[in-house]
Amino acid sequence: MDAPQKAQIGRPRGFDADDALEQAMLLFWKQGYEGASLTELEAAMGITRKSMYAAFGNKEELFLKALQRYTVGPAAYSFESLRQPTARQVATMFLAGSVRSSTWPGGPAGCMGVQGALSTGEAGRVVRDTLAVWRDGGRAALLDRFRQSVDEGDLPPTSDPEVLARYVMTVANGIAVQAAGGATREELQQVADAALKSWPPA
Amino acid sequence: MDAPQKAQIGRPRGFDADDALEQAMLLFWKQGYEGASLTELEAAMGITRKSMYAAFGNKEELFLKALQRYTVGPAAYSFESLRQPTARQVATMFLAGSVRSSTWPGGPAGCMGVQGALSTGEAGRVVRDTLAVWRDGGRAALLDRFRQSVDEGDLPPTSDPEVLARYVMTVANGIAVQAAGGATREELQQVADAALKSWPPA
DNA sequence: CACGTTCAGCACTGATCGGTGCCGAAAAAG
DNA sequence: CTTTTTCGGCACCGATCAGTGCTGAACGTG
Repeated sequence: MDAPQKAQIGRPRGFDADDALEQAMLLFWKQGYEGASLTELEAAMGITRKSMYAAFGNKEELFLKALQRYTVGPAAYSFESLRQPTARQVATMFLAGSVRSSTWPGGPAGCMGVQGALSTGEAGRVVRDTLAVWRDGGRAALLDRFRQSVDEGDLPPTSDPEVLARYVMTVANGIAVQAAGGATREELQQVADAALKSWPPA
Repeated sequence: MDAPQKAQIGRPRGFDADDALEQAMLLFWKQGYEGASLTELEAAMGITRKSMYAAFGNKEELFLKALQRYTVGPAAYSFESLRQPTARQVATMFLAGSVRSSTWPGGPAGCMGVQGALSTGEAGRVVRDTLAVWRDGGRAALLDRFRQSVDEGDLPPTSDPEVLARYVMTVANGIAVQAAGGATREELQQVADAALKSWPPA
């Protein structure tokens, strides 16, 4: 996308765009889209407002780029979990990753995809809808994976991949809310374990 | 508290305070604390800004009063569920109530206690913290009830009421997030059913 | 009647919102 | 060199934010 293919005429950028985006992500994660002001963002990113606009567009685009970074960073556990050999292991790793990411020491509690913009006024409609699509994409990925497990036999043919996928996603969303409210990693891992007690046997 | 005990000198209030508070609750529920502006609130409540301040204080107090109304209204299922005779029935009714309230036709999707202010800037700190306490109060109430069930024998002595209470609350929170993203009542009731599949036998 | 309160409405405050314009300087490419 | 781009900084934009002051009338009580 933004590969350094251009000839780069002119003064080069004086800050690390990835670093700045990381800081923006952390602030959006902690305070939400509406709760993070441009003034706070430029302080966190360590650059001026002009540089921010030149590099990332406007606040909405900045959030969406921060979300991309969140997806391949703190939320990367979701993709890794899909590569597990059985549905049970997928679900186990997905929830464990959700717990770990939501309670990362020193990082914001919870999930950016949940609390970034769960409900907003009209000004945040695009971001809110984008996050809803983002979350549903995770559910759809689990669904595909669980369908594969039914085909391969590590989920019984009587099981319903639709329900299982939404169930796992619902527990993960709940874990994010709990973490945002101060629940600890140990407490939430116990919840994740409890949630998998009824997983269909192979 | 606000019983009509005062002699009521002067012109009587020209609007129904309960009605107005109901409309404020619905807007906060739909758009969150930061996302609902005073201009939108006065339009929804059908009163002027002056009357709103005279009757409810400021925006923060208005939200907290709307939360009280939410608690005894759309969230009343939580108290009703606690009166069920067994822990299993408590959990079943709690989750079913969460599903119904989060997907009420014509009402805002989700749970005001979750999306009202899950993460905010500094301006919403009080409201955000209050909601976290509110949610944890629900968990604590479930915990007390499940401890009672262990004593009474409808939960096995080996079960952990702490984990069970947080598990039920986590699933309810996840249901709220799912509903906010557009999940239907039927889909979420299936999730609630799945969540209870592993409930400890009496 | 007078008194006290609320009415509707509108202008208004200071602050902050997201977003721009302009500046001269600095640093790269050609 | 010139050209091009970004730099830091700061004033500034119109709009909106939460919250207030003021007005004159309406409507109750004693």
